[in-house]
Amino acid sequence: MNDTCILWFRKDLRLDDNPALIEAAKHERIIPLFIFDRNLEEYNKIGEASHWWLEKSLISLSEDLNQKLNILEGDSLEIISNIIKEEKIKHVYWNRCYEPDRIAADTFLKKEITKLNVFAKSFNSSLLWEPWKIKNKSGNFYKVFTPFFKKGCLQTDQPRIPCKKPKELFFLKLFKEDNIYQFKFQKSKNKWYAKFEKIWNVSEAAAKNIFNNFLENGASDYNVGRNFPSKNSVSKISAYLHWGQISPFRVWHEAKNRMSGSHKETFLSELGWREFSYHLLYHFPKINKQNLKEQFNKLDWNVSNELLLKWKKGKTGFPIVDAGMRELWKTGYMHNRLRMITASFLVKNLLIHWKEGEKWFWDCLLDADLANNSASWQWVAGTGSDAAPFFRIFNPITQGQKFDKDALYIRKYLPEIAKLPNKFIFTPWLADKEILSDANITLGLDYPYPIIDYISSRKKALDAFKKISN
DNA sequence: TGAAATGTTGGGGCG
DNA sequence: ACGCCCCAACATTTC
Repeated sequence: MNDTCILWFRKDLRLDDNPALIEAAKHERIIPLFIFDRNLEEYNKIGEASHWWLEKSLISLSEDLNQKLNILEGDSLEIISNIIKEEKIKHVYWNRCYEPDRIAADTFLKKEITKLNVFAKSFNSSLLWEPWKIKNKSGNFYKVFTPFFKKGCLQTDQPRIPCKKPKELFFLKLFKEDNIYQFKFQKSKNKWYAKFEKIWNVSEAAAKNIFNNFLENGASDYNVGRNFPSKNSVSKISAYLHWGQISPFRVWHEAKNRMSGSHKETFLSELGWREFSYHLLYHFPKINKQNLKEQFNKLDWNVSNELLLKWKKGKTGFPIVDAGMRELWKTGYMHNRLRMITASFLVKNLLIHWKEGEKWFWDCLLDADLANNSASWQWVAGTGSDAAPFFRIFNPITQGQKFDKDALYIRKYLPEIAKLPNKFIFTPWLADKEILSDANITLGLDYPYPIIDYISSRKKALDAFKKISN
């Protein structure tokens, strides 16, 4: 008797702690499947950096599956239905995703293949708490983080203990190479992504290593060190978490066991923010398109491609901002402190709509994640649920002086001003001619003058905000 | 997980 | 010894 099932990989590209795999392993043979489905926004609008990561992930996952991963491009329902018919499949398993269009597509697909007399089952591999399970006393979903996390999450079921990869597995490959999804970057001569190759190792094993390295080296200083971008005190697991190369359940329990005190509390609450983002996405499906606080629809945003472009390129003339934007461009990653500084600069000092920033980050970040990216931009912009107040405007000079005191981070990403002394490296335009020439800098040529006056830009933002507050 | 403006306090210099 | 001013340091308020 033919006992073959389909295991549909999506954002769970791992073998460890994979509930759908555990279920699939109860069958004799598994057809591991990945579908690049352009009907879904996450593939149709996939960012360049994310696309690179995905390809690396699939190559690596296939290796872990003895080169048996079936990678296809096309309509998910059509592909799965065909395999069901040709291989006489009776069981299909996958782990859930939470993007609104994915939820709709999955619901429809489940209904359709059930009609073919197939048993379809989905599991949870990527959220510690299902978004529909966390409710406040009056039965509504939470809109404020602290009660969401402390009462909603921590006082209900603890995240389950992660499960191990099953021992006996038999994978089946159905398609020849020439039928599969064509890797874009493998063929492309685009050099932009080439630098990622040297920095990031994309695999389940690498995810485990990088997290272990954090636990051993960064975790004991996390609560303080995480604010300083020149230190190695953050985990850098975000992209792995997004694609599921590491399980949030694994991360949660490891952190609980191996971290301590305030470091542990803070790290776990950061995982809580990730849950909160998904919670918001689930209950506000338009979170990437609309202000959650509707009064911001009236705000008179600045439309300037010129300023936006300078921000994207890291040529604003404010070194801490530019260093952050260069880190993003060079590495596909940006330290959290810099995400706040650069985002605040775009939205408040340039008064450009957060959606522009959201789009740029979506394209450049290896960890681009619909829920986290949208919720975080709305948080910085002050337009979100339980967001930072709009008037919390980061000073693009003092943030550098506070969190990159010795300018190690600035010098790393802005070599053109590296020779400036610490006293002027946060404000090159205040340095006199001799100091600039000693550092081989001609302002306006080697490094830009500030593109805005930060004092008046701050006032402008507050005025614009005042107008919509009445 | 701000920053600036404004208010308060207290020590020291000095007539 | 006293009042006055200055100002740093800290606290509070405001956006």
